Amino acid sequence: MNYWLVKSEPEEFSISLLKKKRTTGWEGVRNYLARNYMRDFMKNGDLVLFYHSNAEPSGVAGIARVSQESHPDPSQFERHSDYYDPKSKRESPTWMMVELEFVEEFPAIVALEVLKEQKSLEDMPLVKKGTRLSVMPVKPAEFELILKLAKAKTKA
DNA sequence: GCCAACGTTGGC
DNA sequence: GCCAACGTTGGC
Repeated sequence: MNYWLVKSEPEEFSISLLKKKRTTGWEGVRNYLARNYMRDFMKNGDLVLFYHSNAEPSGVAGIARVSQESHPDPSQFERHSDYYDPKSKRESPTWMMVELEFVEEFPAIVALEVLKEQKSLEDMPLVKKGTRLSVMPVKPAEFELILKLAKAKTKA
């Protein structure tokens, strides 16, 4: 099993909304590297850290799970969608997505500030300056540490 | 195929 | 709301 992190602006789509909806198609990813991770490497059952960006505070808000592997993102063909891509053809769609299901909402956000303090997380693209990747792989040790930080916060 | 201009991301 | 850093586009 692999671990991942996806970013979302909570005003757009938050962990609480995922909790309410239970599952969602992870549509709207329009970056090739992020697409490739979804298309080629995200497998059913993989666990996904759900990160709130542009938030107060920004940080990891919970966990989701891959519930359906790569398939074409329908929004690329929807003329009125923000994610419409006129260059993409139905016979050979440019953009792929996975489906995510809700697993857990952390009692408190594990803030970016806290993640940055962790020496062992310094290799994560998330904490690197200038990285805007919205879907990224996470190492098992990184995943476990973030989970531990989420639990530590609960006790405080 | 270079690279300037542009649009977007996302922390602050 | 600002703006640095980045990815993409398009003229040449």
